[in-house]
Amino acid sequence: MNYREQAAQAFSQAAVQAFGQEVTPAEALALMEVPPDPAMGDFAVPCFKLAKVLRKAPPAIAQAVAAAACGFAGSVQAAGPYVNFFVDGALFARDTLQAVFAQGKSYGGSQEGAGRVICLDYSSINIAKRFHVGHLYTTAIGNALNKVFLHLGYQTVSINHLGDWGTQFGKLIVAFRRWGDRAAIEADPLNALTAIYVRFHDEAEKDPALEDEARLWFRRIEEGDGEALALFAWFKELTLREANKMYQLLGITFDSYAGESFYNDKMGRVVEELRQKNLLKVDQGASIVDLSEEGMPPCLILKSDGATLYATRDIAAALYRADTYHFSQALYVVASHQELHFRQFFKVIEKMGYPWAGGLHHISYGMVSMEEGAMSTRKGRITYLDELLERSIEKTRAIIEEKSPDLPDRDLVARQVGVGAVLWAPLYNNRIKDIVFSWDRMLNFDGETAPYAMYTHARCCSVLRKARESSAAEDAPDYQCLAEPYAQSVVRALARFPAAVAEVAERYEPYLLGRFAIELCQAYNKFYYERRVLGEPAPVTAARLQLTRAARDVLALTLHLMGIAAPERM
RNA sequence: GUGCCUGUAGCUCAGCCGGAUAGAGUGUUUGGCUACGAACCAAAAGGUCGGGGGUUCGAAUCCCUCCAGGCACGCCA
Repeated sequence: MNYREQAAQAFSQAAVQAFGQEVTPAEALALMEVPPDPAMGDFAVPCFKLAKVLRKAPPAIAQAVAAAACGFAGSVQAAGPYVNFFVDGALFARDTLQAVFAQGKSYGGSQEGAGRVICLDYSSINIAKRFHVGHLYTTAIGNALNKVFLHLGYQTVSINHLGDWGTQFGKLIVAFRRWGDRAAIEADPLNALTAIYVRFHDEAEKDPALEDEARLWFRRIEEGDGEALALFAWFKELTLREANKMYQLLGITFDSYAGESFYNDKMGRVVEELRQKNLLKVDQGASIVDLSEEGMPPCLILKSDGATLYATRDIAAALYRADTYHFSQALYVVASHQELHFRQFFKVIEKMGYPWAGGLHHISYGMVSMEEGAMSTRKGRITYLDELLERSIEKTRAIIEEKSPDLPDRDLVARQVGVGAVLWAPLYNNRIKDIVFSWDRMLNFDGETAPYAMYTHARCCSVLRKARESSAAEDAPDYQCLAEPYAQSVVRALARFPAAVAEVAERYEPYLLGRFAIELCQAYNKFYYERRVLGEPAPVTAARLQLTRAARDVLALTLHLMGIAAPERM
């Protein structure tokens, strides 16, 4: 039984004793909250709602319950209409540290996901397009969720659903055949391809025949024409080569790169099944699934010329993933502007009668824009991820030169900190907020940032290193010295970690990890300034070393779940 | 026009399944490195929680309405 449950139990018993009336432990637990200030207690039960049941004023109830409470490992006090529970600090510290050490890398984990599979569709880059900051959001969020679900015992399938199908590839082939320079493209693939693609659009405005030519070349890809396929495969290879540089730097891998083209031969089944289930209806020449009863516009399945559409492909992909992976949940980490599309095709799958439709979730995040307006390749209003990472790493390197000139592995650490700083942005705020990109905010390394969290981790490592050098031991700790407020706030943070991880999974909100990391760091840094670890009487040093080690371990684990490295020095 | 989302300190945001004085960071002003890492810590200043109604013992939080911004709304993905 944890302290919270113990408090509820004590409350329940005291209420029965004082009023002879039943307040079950479950009811007490439901009322229980954490006071705004730790000085008020670790847990509290406000007695307002009990006033009607017990027919007494809330402060009187609180008074009577506090007086009768027993069996709680700490003290119980009434404060106005609240019953406040103060956990015994030494016991709390001991239990929390023991749990952290005993569970190690699986602290805060569980087996709730045992035997269950979650598919995560994220990053999902487009062929022949350069990776920009918008992709950073889907990539970082998806990666963090993936790690959290693994931590909770799920089997996960991370899928990079490549945007590798559509008429734009016909355009690209036309552009390449007219203006392409193979050597220039090999040298700088994505910029060169983007340049000729943009040129295609400019020229097509003057010469609409180019569009027809593009459609023709796209049909050739579909028909398996040798030249068309070879070019298409080359574009794809170049894109993946560039993307992999990025993924390698970010430390991200995928289980599958099955993208849009993978489902080319799996579309017929969707149409056939929809027809068979009587869901398909012809409207204005196109085939649709009517969703007016659900208050949504219709979902378009076939164009009037019989070609499939975006939704058709996503339905095919969902059916394939259900058959192949037998997922309990499938998550799509995609920006919020596609919300309607997801609601529509999820609903279609539900109407098809698949029970797993309830496990489909759109994990939407806010639109990323520039200060001057929406991102636009053609207007040059865009920030590319490689450039962002490069500048972040450069800045880190400069700081290292200044502050830690003797640091070994400077290049590696500069990369870890620089990349961590960039990954932080999508993992520190609520997903749904729109984002206006700012270099200053992105490259801020002070305050609530990844470098701050990494710095705190390195500081803990440093203390532990010095302890080893001076042979300070962690044995025979005096946990009583961790009962003071500075140590207790670190302990409280450590104890909260499992709940934080669980909430990330429940709400699909990785930013809670970032918030947790900062909470722990702030608590530890204050502790560090107010209390000495080394050079104290052995039992005191032992206890504070344990606290330091636990903070270091949980911080490293938190950063790991966020996909951020935790160097020992920086 | 319809639907969804957002609006909290100068700026960026927590808090939103109702509870104790609305919190951080950043920026500004100021203090702290001859003891374990100053990418740190501390102090000050900064708020009609977009406006207005309602529900409640109690509302930033729930409901209604208005305003502002973002996004989406049939043959692109």
